[in-house]
Amino acid sequence: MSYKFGKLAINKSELCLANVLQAGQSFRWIWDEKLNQYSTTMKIGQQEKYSVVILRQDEENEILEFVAVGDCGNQDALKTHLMKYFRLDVSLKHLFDNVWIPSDKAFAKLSPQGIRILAQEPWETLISFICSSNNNISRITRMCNSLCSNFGNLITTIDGVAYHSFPTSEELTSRATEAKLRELGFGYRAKYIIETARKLVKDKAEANITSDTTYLQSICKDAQYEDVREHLMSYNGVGPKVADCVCLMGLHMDGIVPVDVHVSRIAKRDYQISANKNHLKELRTKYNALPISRKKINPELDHIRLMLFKKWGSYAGWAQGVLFSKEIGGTSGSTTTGAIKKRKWDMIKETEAIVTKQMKLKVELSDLHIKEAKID
DNA sequence: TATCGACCTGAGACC
DNA sequence: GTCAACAGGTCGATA
Repeated sequence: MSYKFGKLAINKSELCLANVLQAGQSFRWIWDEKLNQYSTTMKIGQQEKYSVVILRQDEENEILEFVAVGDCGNQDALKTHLMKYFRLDVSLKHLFDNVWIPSDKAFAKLSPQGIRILAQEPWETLISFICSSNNNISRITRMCNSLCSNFGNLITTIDGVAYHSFPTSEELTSRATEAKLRELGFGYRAKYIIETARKLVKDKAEANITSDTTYLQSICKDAQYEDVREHLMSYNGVGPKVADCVCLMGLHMDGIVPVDVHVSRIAKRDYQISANKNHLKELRTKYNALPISRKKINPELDHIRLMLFKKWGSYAGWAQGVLFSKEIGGTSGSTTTGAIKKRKWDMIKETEAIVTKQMKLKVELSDLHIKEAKID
């Protein structure tokens, strides 16, 4: 099927699809090897309904091509949406030249490789990163796709691949159970997902808000970062790392550095950051009034987050993204040029095939039950 | 309040 | 075919 793509001029050093869509920020973009294009479902602008969005990058002419399938209307609306999604208001070149290189020698050896932080939907970000604990990218991707195909709504089918919405908190609480999620391979995260969805439904009702997006955005209103993180950590399965990922990628808090084992290693090895007794004492005092933070936050890692913010400034989260890609390059399949190895379309098709088979089995089983009931 | 083991699963390294 | 001082954490029991 051929579509009429819109076009957006963008230098590859400012945006590299391979480096941002499959490098562990977002887990629902599918890469089609043959057509060299990416697709996913997303809500465009303020719309509540999902559309299938297809992207491809004409690297020679430095053009991003985009189309929303089934959405006959507004290419301009999609263009505006994508500019926000990719945060194209932020210039990586400017950050390198004027912010990071002057304050950090490590950046002088690097160049922008189109690695930027996405502005993702906060609910999807929350659930995706709950899935990320103790896990690897390919399995998180499979889990997110499994959530959509099992509990989301069918949007459309293109070339034999079914595209679904990401299930809302209500859809998850009404359609999924911990047992079902465990059956689908979520392991111990099954409980976290169900409990988080239930709490969000309750929180929204109390705030008289219907949309997951609107609710999670509302907790930032007139709130300090520490309070937003405290709120996010009130959900089961959400610790400081996951909360910080939601702040950075779902709630546009560009200065937040999620500290995991890799960032912690970078901080100690390359910046000799380590907390002394006074630092730790100060942080414990700081979180005295926040019961969840007091319980869940590791002061040593929090010290690293603060020191990196001090070093890199208000876009510290973006700087972390750049160094992180470089750090894990060798272990997560990136190439020497910094491009993250793309995952195969085949894998998604395989997931689809499994889901279709499961659905077929369910239909057969229910037919069998009907027959048995008739015999009875 | 600090520490530490348990938790699901499977890609990928190794033989 | 097997296996793990895995892998982008979090929770809860214990001392």
